[in-house]
Amino acid sequence: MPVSHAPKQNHLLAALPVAEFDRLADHLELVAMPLGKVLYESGGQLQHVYFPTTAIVSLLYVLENGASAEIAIVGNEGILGISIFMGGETTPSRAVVQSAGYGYRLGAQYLRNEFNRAGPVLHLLLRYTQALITQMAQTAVCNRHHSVEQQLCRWLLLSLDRLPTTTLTMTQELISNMLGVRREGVTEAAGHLQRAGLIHYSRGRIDVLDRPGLEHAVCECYAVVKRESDRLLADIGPGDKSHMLGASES
Amino acid sequence: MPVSHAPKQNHLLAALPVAEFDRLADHLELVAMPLGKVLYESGGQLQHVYFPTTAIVSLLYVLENGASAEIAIVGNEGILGISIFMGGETTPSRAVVQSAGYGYRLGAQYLRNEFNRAGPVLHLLLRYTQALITQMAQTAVCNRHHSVEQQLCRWLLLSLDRLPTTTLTMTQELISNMLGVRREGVTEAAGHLQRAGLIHYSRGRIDVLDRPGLEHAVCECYAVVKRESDRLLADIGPGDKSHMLGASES
DNA sequence: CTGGCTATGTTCGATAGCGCACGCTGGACA
DNA sequence: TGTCCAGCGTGCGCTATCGAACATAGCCAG
Repeated sequence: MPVSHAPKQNHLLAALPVAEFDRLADHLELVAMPLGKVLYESGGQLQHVYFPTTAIVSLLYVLENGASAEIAIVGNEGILGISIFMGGETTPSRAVVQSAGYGYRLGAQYLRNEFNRAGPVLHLLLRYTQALITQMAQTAVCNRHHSVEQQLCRWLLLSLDRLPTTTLTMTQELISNMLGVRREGVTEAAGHLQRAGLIHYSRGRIDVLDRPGLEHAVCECYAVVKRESDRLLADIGPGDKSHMLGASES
Repeated sequence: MPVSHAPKQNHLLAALPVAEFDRLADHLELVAMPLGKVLYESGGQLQHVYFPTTAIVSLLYVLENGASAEIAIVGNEGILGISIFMGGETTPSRAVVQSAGYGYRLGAQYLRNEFNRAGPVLHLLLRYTQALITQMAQTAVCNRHHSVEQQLCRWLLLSLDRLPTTTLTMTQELISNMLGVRREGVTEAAGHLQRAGLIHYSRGRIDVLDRPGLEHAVCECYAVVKRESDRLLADIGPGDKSHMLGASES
């Protein structure tokens, strides 16, 4: 594997003060996150938190009849397993790797110990959680009011923001599971975007050709989430948001 | 008014240990929460947190075109203004009183001070926040996959759980705004429930006649949220040690 | 080169919810 | 007692999405 790995590829870890980072560093464990890997299951006991670096993970809620919907996307800007420090130990959600890559994991107890110091780690994690809540809430509204095509744009942009390239490895079938719609609905929406020259796709590979065009086609939900995440996490250190929408906001 | 008011009608306040409660009690201020009152607006600076006692408040996300959707309901089991302690100061949501009543408010700084002690108040609030996250996420899935009638049942039950009676004062028009659907859709669903003998309604007043029947008609989302809230907040109470986060974890 | 699998394209009827328009009614209020 | 109107009922056409079935096309293994 020619790629180099470093915990600080994760923005939260990168934002930690030296003392806090050093206390955790020895316990961070690089783990591969292959496509489809389930980091935790609905209701299961969480043993670790995960800091993705190059992977992207979806938080899914699965209904009894098997239908599902993605409620949030977590990449190198975030952490998985917030219920470990929020106090619940488990959540009713499922975390599935949506884009293969790597990340670091940390034993639950190490994170709890650090969290209980009530220092920078606590405040950083709570701010991130606040951003995550915004993403979930906006997803709820988007599910209610916006079209499949708009939601596809939102999903593409949210994923793109968490990748170093403009290529997503993702079949339409998988996307449909994330969005909680039919595969055919994704085919139709993606076909429309392709005819408009915004993307090109072929057999599980999607290239974004015209990001500004996508940002024009997306519903407001993307910008709301993006703006709120930036606001909440702007002052946390070396996070790269050069490609960001609305960078001159506020 | 003949009704007596006490802060401990709010479950979170009631769950505080004596020392913590006493520190806050002098700063708690009884406030009326009339129907339609906006406790905070999207993006506005929050000056207080609110602990409802008899009122019920809806958290709404409002889109640019005026469409809206409720993402959570908060009553005497909870608190409004979590972004004050989560660190964001504001949120993109709007809080509207859905059922008139009373509550106590507390200056943001008093809550922050208490929160920063990193004691029972912090852990109690975080557990509640975790329950709130579950409610939001389940709402997102419900918006995607379930019918208006199922969602109406969920909404009725969630409201009922936060009221001392089985009567809701609420027009179908208002409910439609909460659920993010048309008024006619609510009329149709409510008519169906009434013909089934589960509820009776008339001009802004809804009586629940058969709660078990409603629980049978509702989608799973209600039970998921309820179970998770009970689990997260079951062991709260004076003198309990749930604030020793994972202290004796195996 | 060929079979077989996976990903995508397409069609068709069914349905839920939308947007709109209009009608009815009970109760508040003059 | 009469008026008004908020709250509710209902009908109509429309669209997005669903559910299911089937057709094509790229790609890999043998």
